[in-house]
Amino acid sequence: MSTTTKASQDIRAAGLRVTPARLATLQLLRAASSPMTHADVANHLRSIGVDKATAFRNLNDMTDAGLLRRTELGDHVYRFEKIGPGDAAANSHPHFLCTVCGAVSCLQDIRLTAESLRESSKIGQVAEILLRGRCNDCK
Amino acid sequence: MSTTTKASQDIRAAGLRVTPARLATLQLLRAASSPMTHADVANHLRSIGVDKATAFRNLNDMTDAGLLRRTELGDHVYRFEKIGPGDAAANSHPHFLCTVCGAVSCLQDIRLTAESLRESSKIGQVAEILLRGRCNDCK
DNA sequence: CCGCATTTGCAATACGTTTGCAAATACGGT
DNA sequence: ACCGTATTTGCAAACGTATTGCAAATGCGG
Repeated sequence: MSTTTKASQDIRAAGLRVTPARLATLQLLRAASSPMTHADVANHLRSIGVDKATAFRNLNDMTDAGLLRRTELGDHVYRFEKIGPGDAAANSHPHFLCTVCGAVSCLQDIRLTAESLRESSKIGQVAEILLRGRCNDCK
Repeated sequence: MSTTTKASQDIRAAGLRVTPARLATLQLLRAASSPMTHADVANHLRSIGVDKATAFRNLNDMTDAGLLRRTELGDHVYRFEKIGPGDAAANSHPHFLCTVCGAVSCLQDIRLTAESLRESSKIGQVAEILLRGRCNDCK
């Protein structure tokens, strides 16, 4: 089955109508290796005549529908990423944001030390971990 | 020495003029137990006739001068906190943001497992750690 | 107390995000 | 294949946070 057909089915299964803008959005993000900002997405979709408001609505709608995840990496812009086959809709993975160039990396295996986990559980239940710093390309 | 005198001296030593707005800002943040948003600060200072633009400028200026630290916790609002006596100006500590109520906690002892550190160093040098989740008051 | 550079208030602006509304469109039913 | 209707779109305007221009006010070294 083509990725387009798969995307169509997934959109429909999520309870949303299949429109060119949604199809393009989902395929774009499924092809991306790291989260994309709304500006990134809107920019790509402008070539097929999609308005930025529509891009925003679709990103948010598809997030609500469980097709995407919206991440906030502390630079005052929302980013969106596909929810991978293995991911539960609710479970995020850690991200690394380079505060110099803005590059975003998805991490899989980041964990806190047992002691830190205990310490942080006094505060609450950790759902998300974000690391910021300087990436290896910005030395 | 009073905290007011201390604050005055610190502001002057940082190369900034001592104004009522700056004095109030620094004392407010030094009395706070967790980072405050610009809106929080501006709100407190409005009672003494300080404009929000002035509040912003002072927060940023005092951050540049090394008196405060500006943190971004991923909710699209800047927060400011005092730089404690023990803190190096550059070194931040981890924060926990409750995504339900917005409460912010400062953490001291959070560390990554050795393996995670190794993994993240492939990406870059981690300068800041941010945890998000649900705090114990929002069960 | 003077003079001047810094700081302030106010209004206007920038930017990311959201919303109102009428026109366009997807799609289940026929 | 077509209709009817609820959903979705485009456009513009509104929103909230953060920033800036500029003239008036003020801190502070002399």
